[in-house]
Amino acid sequence: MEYNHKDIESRWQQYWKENKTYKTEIDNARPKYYVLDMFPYPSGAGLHVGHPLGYIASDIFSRYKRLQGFNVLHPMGYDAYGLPAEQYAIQTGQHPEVTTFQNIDRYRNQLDKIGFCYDWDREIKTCDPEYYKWTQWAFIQMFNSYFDKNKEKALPISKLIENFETKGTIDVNAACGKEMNFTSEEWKAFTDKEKSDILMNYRVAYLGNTMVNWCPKLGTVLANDEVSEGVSIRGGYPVEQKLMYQWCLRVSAYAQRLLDGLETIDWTDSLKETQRNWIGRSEGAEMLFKIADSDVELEIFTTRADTVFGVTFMVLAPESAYVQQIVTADKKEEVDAYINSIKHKTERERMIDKTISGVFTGAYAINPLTGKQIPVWVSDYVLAGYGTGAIMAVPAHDSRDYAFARHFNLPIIPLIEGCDVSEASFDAKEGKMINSQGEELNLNGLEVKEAIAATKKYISEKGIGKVKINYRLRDAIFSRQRYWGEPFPVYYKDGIPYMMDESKLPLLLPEVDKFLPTETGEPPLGRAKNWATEEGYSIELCTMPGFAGSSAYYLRYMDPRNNDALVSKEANNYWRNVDLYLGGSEHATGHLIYSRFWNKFLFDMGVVCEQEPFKKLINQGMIQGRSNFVYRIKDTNTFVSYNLKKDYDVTPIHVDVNIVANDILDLEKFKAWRPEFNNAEFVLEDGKYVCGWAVEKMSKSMFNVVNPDDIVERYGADTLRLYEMFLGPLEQSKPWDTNGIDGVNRFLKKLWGLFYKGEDMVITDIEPTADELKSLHKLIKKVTYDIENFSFNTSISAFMICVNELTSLKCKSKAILEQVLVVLAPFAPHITEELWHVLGNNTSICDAEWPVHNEEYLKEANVTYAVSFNGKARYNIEVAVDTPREEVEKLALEHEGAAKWIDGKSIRKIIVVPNKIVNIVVG
RNA sequence: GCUCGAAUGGUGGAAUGGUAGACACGAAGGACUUAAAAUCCUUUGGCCAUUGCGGCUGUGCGGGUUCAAGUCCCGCUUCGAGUACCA
Repeated sequence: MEYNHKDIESRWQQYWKENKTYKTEIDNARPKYYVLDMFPYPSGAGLHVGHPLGYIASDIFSRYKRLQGFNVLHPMGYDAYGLPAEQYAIQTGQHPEVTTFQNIDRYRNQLDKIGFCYDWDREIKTCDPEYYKWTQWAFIQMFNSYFDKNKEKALPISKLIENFETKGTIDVNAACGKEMNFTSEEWKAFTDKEKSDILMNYRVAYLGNTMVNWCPKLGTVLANDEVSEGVSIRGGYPVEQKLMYQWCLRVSAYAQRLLDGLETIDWTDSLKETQRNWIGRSEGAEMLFKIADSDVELEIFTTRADTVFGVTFMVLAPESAYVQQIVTADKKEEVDAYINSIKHKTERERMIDKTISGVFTGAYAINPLTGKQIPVWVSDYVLAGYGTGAIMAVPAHDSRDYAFARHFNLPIIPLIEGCDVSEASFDAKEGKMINSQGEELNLNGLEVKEAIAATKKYISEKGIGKVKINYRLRDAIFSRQRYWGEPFPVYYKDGIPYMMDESKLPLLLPEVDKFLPTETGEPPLGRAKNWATEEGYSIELCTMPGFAGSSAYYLRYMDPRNNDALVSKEANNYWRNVDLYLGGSEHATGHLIYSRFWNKFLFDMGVVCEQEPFKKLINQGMIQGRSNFVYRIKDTNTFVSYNLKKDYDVTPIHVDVNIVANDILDLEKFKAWRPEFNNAEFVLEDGKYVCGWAVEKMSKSMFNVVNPDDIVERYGADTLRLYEMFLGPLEQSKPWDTNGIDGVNRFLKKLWGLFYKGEDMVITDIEPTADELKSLHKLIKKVTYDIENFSFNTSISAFMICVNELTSLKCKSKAILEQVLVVLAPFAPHITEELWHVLGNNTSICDAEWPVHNEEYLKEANVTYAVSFNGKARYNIEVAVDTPREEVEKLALEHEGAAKWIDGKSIRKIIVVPNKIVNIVVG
């Protein structure tokens, strides 16, 4: 019987479905293991061959863990809200839900063909009201919470109100927008609106007037991680800064916990490093500089407190509130003009334009250590959003200050012994201090680190500053002026926002006639008629951003149909958190920060039992496209083969990779491909047309998209799965190249050939031989080790070696082959299931037991030592496995070649590495 | 600029400090076929020798540690990824 993948694969896929082979339930008798893929956004283009890479890896791991006796949770769902569906809806009028569900069906269809072991009964879609009910619910919890800095956790806002009512702001140490001070009497006297505004300053989910990334083309704001180099990641449209009243999440309150948590999880160092950079903890000091002839004090942040003696000017961000407080009358016009010129620039323009600009405010600050007066400037190189929006400039030791000082001819005072600041600043934090003696504080002669500590101590004692830790991590902006997202469960009455009653959730997304903003500039939800609103109330018209639905989805899989809770205590206590999470590294600063924040918040609420959502995380590499080219001779319709093109003046043209095999063009298919090529002529080499190739992004426009469906159709899912893993290390990016897929397909045919000769099944109950056992146990050992280390490419090599060995041993032993099947089952589930049943088993191979290798079978009767002289390998000797060291040494020296290498020289040392090498050091 | 990662045949890639190039693709030659496909066998880093066993060289570059370095250390070069007026 021939290996027929079509028959086998459809039959077993049906069997698994009918028998609910992959259904998972809580089972306290077995240990749990949770394997999760980052769920996909169902795009209109469908899956290409790069998408399943991570899914195949996680599927292999899930099946492996199951064979080892774990109760494996391995679910899948869809991140269904998103901009592309809405953009498409605007263009076509097609409701985003319709296209989203079509795309989901297509994805599901494609996924099903690959034979994944997902428990589809747990499927979730973020746009499903049953799901987003809990996204809205979590938002309400955040609104009703504040972050207590003493306890380092979120607490109910009612505790804070209680404090205000009894003691005012005394004893309040909470994460907030700005520090506040009032008594309990004052609190009680505030109006409802004032109280609401004050509480907003503390809530974990709050309305805030913040500078946002506004994308006019998309008509919405974007989070920092949705913007790159001044343009939107989706669409690439320019983004500008705008002050808007928006819902925000106080992620920054969790900065330290997000940082500390990294120590407890098993992620790659590079990913942890990316998160550390994004959180951007920096230890420094906040210091006060008095303005001469004024009550104003400038508060600045610096990590180089040691350089105060080198401050020659101060700089304010154009947006800083200090500017208007200190600007002198004669300079006001000039300063306002400068600020206006900055305002009209988009962030992108500001980034491209690296010219130095700024203007003097007319005001002078007093250096608290030297008492000297220094000018205060305004410049756009100081950012309003970081620190206090004001800096002390030390041109000798900061390259930006240096450039500014040079441009405006401001003095530069070097502070470190021996440094040369004639050409550039000396930014390194090393060396001995000079020029740093004040009336009370003398830093001269101290190392930089000592000087920083000494200055911090001094300024704290004198009350002119304090030690401060700053984080780069910003609060997340949570409002989007879009249609296709979760509606906020928020209504307004007399300008005060209120949360809807939890019992009324979910607040359903309403129908609208168009998906565009209203004529008055309101978000699309402004078009909704008769929306779930009560008399006299207005409802929030923004929707939540993409990361809202993906922040806690992994929890919902634990208990996806629960109508009373996001996840039951029982389910959460059993499944706890994700043991293995697989996905792309592009989510390092977005989803993976928000999700950790969200989870920590729920932990504070007592909803979940683990601090970190994802214990181990692996980033699978991206699969790039491999494009093929043909070369047209200019102004003709003649195409010249790759190696002959140097003799002609040619234009390279992308050609569909699906009509090219091993870089050889199928001429007939090429002529049929496009009408303009049907009378094409060719200059061939060796009768073939060889195409050129290049690695590019996989995209339709490059004609290099390979659809997994085509591979499954031609070679089968098992071949696809093996080949994707065989391409190279999982975490490495690599181009897809269908050349080479025959190799793994051939391997499956060889495996099949061990079971069938012609029409007959040839396996018997014969006792296995020592060689067969050795081959099997070598395989078990290697594959077990490889799976644990996610080194799937080398385990496939091991399978190939094993099957070749068993073929040449003419192995017919059922005992051997049955175990080979079990070990291969995670990689190639269909063919192994088929052959497993052929051997007479009548339960699924998924419920078999993972074998453990036995070292006894791996022991060699003889062992080969490589004998080398001074590290140069010379010859091999073969000895019995348990030969003592002395005997090995003796045999190595007695070998006929030894005399030649020793020849007069004395032996200085003999090194014997067990089973490997004898190195004889002579001379 | 900063952070992280990488560099090994024609190609993808293997190698707990211990005979570099596993495994696969491609290529060349051969067997079976009228032929093709499929399958099987042999060769395949480079150079030299191939009527001889074989010899030399070789993991981006320059040093070092070691009996022994693709692997460890120091200094570069190139490429990739992330991030950036973050004080």
